[in-house]
Amino acid sequence: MRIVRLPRKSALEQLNKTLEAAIESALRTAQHDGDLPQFEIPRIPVSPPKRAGQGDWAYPAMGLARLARKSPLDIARLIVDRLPMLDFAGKTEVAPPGFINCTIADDYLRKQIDAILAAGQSFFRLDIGAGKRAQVEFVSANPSGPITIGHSRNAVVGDAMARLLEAAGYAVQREYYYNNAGNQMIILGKSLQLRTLQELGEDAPLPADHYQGEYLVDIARDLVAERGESLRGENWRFFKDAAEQVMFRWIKRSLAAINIQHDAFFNETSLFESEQIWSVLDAMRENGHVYQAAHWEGADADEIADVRAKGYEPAVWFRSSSFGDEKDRVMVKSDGVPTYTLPDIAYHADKLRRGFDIAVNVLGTDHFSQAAVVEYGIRALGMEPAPIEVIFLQMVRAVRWNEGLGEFEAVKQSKRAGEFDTLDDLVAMTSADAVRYHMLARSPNSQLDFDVDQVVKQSNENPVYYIQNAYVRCAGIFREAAERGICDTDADLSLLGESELRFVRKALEIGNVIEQAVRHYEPQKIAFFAQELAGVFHPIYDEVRVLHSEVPAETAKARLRFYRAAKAIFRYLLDLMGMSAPERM
RNA sequence: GCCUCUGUAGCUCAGCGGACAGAGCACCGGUCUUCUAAACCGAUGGUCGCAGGUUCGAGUCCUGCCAGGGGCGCCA
Repeated sequence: MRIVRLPRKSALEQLNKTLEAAIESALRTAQHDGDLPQFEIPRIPVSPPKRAGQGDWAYPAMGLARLARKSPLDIARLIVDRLPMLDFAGKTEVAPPGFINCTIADDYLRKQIDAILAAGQSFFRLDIGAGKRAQVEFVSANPSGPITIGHSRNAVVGDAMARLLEAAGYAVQREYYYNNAGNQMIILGKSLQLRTLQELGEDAPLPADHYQGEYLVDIARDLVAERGESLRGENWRFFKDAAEQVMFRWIKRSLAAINIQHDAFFNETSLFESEQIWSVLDAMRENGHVYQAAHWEGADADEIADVRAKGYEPAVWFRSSSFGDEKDRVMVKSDGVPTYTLPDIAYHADKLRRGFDIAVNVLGTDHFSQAAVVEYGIRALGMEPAPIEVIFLQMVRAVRWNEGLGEFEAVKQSKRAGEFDTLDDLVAMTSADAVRYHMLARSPNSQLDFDVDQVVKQSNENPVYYIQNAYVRCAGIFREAAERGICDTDADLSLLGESELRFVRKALEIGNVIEQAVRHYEPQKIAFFAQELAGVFHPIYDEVRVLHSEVPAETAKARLRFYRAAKAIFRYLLDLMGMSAPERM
C-alpha cells in the first residue's frame, strides 16, 4: 500500500487532483488484477456533492459502466477497495446509483486552522499565475465628464478581476486607455470657454450640441476665481486642457473613493505621435489586408448607389471580411483622418508586444462588433490575439422601487438640468462598500438594476452587511476576550466541534472559487461565495460561544483560535472584493 | 437586417453533464439575565419559458420556436 503525500499547498483543488489520481491508480490496479477489462480510463472529475451527508467529494462511477461492462455500484466498490491511503481523506463510502463519496479527515481540517493563521493572507494564494504577467484594462472613459454609473460597474468588475488575478499569482497591471484628442474634447473645451465667459458676465449662449453639465460651471467659477479677467484672452485649447486636468483629478478621486487605482494611463494620442498607427497600417498592407477604394469590395448595388450619392472619395479599407467579418471596415477616411478602428488595433498590438500572458479588457456591449474587428486586425498583423480576453458588461441602472407603480424605476438624480448619474452620486446615496459589492455580485452578462434602497439596508437581506457583520462579530469576540484576559496560546483544536469544522471545510473552497473566477473571467463568483460563507458562519457564532460561563477554559481557547482564523478569512475575502473590514458597526 | 444577453419559488438571484433543484427577501410560527438579535431556528412555496435532440444521466450541451432587455448597422 502506497502513501500519497499531501501537496504543500492545500487548496481543495489540489486535493481533488490527488484524489482523482488515486482513483485512477485504483482503477489500473483493478485492471491489472483482472477484475476490470482493459480500457482507456476517461477523466471523470471529482466534485463537491450538492447535499449534506454525501461527503466532500463525489466520484460518479456511472461514467465507467459501459466501458467496464459492470454495474456502477460494483465498479465503485472495486475502486474503494483499492484506494491508496490519503492522509487528508476520512470516510469513503459507496452510494447508489454508483457514487463514491469521500470526506475530508477532521484532523486535516484542524491543521488548516493553524496553517491559515501561520500563512496569513498568502494562505489562499494560488500559483497558477506564478511568474506570469496580466493586464486589466478598465474604465477607460474619456476625460470629458465624471464617472457615470455605467463606468462604475466597469470599474468594480475590472478591479475585482485584477485582485483575483493577483490572488491567483499573476503580476497585474491596471491600465486606463483614453483619448483626449477627439472632437468631443474640442467641444468640451469650447463649452468650458463659454461657461467661463458667462461667469465673466458675457452673454455667451451654449449651443445644444455642447456639454450642458453643471459641473463645467463649477470649473469655470474656480478658473475665474484664480485667473479673473485674463481668461478672456485664452482660446479653446487652453480651456480644453484645463477641463481635462480637472476631469482627470475628479475621475481619479471618484475611483479612489471605491478603492480603485490604475497603474498606467495610456493616451490614444501617443499612437499618433509615435506614428505607430501608420506602421501598423503598413504592416497590414504588406500582409495584403488593406486596399483603397470608394466602397468596400463586397458592396451590393444599394451600397454603391449610396456611396455615389454621398460623393465619397476613395478611403483605406481593412479587408476584415476575409477573417469572418460581415463587411470590410474603413481605417482611414477619404479626408486622411483614421477612424477609431486603426488606433484601436494599434493599441492592442502594442499591448500584446508588451508581453502580457493575459490582457483582460472590460467593455460595454456596445463595443461588441468593434472588439471583433480589433481581433481581426491583430490576426491581419500576423499576431496571436489569444492573450486578449474581453469581459462584456450588460447595462446597469440605478433604480428605486415605486410603490404606486408597483415596479422599479430608474433613479434620475439630476438635481440640476444636464447632470447625469455619477459614481459620486451613487456612493453618496449608498456607500462605497455597497457599490463594490452589488456591482460585482452579478454575472457581467446580466443586466443589473442597482436598487439604491436595498443596498443600504442593514440586515441579512443585504449581503454587504451580512458579510461584514461576520467580521465584526469576530472582532467583537477578541475585544471582549482581551478585556477578560483570555488568549488562545496552546489551544487544543481537538476540542472543536462539527460546526467549526464545517466552516473550515467551506472556507477551503476559496482557492477553487478564485481559480474558477480567473479561468472563466467570472469575478462575481467571489461575491456569491463570501455570502455563502457568511451564511455558514452566523449560525455557528450563535451556537458556539467562547466567553460564556458554561464553556470550559480549554474549549474557549480552542474556539478563540477558530474565530481568529475565521476573522482572517473574512478579512481576506473583503480585501479581495475591495471592501472595508470594519471592527465594529 | 445583423449581433448579443436574459427567462429557475410571489420578488431578487445562485446552481463546474451527475444523487430528492438552492439561498436571501416576502408571508407564517418561534428565539435576547450567555462574545451587539444588523443575528439564529422552523414551516410554506417549483410542469427550471416551450418543443425536439445528444447522453447511462440535461436546469446545465445542441437545434428550432416564444417572450423580454441591450447593442450594432449609415466612412461617427
